[in-house]
Amino acid sequence: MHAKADTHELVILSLIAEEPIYGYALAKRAAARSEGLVTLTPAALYPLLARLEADKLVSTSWEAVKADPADEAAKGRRRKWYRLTAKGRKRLDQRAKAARLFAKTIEAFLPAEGA
Amino acid sequence: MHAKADTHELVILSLIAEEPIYGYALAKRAAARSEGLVTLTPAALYPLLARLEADKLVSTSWEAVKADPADEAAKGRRRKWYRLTAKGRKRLDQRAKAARLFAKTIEAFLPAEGA
DNA sequence: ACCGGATGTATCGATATCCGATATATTCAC
DNA sequence: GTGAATATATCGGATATCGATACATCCGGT
Repeated sequence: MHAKADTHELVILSLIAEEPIYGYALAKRAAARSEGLVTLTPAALYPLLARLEADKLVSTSWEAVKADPADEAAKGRRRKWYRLTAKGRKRLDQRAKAARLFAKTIEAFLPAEGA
Repeated sequence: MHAKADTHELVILSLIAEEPIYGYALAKRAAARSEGLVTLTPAALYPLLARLEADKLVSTSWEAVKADPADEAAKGRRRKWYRLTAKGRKRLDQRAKAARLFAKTIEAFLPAEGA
């Protein structure tokens, strides 16, 4: 279909656009924002983030949660932070536009509200 | 994802709900109604229709386009007509509700219109 | 009479997406 | 100290969808 929803990519790019964020927090925020409707499981989330990074739509950096932040080789829990690139911004604008058009298109097929 | 778009099923059920229709006409109407955005290729359309029929969401009957309508074994071009069943009606109502919720959910992630 | 385009249904193989399950390790709360 | 939450990540499988193809018929123009 032309009118693809591509929800996950849109949601992820949107949240990263608001502020830098790491994967786990992103999944939680997506669920909260959508009242549980958007569920980003690890299997959906991490491959998608990897693809976004490979496509240079986001840039990343590691942060140590507890250990010496200067020592990237340190043990301890780490977070991978994601930021939107200029290219990612363009993609987000595209996806947002497509999503709005998609919603409008679907409406054309739905019976009148409450009918 | 929970919030699946399931566009094709929604579109197909909606059009069949309006009036009985056959596959080819359905694809054309979907394209026209959506200004070309919803493209039901044969590979997407016929397997989906077969599934809807197997699930008893639609009922079907063959019609001869030109030859003796009483002779189903006749040669000549044939059309397979689809009608919505009561079960299909319920599914459509579900899908319509889900689609509206989906659109609303997506909006929660989009930046303000025109921003 | 012929030919090309539209009508009409259908399948096959390839690809992309997504989820359930699983894996590993750390940190926090009780 | 023990279980829940935090945090990243992969594997295998199921499903959806498309591009291409196939086959046959009907219609319009020349």
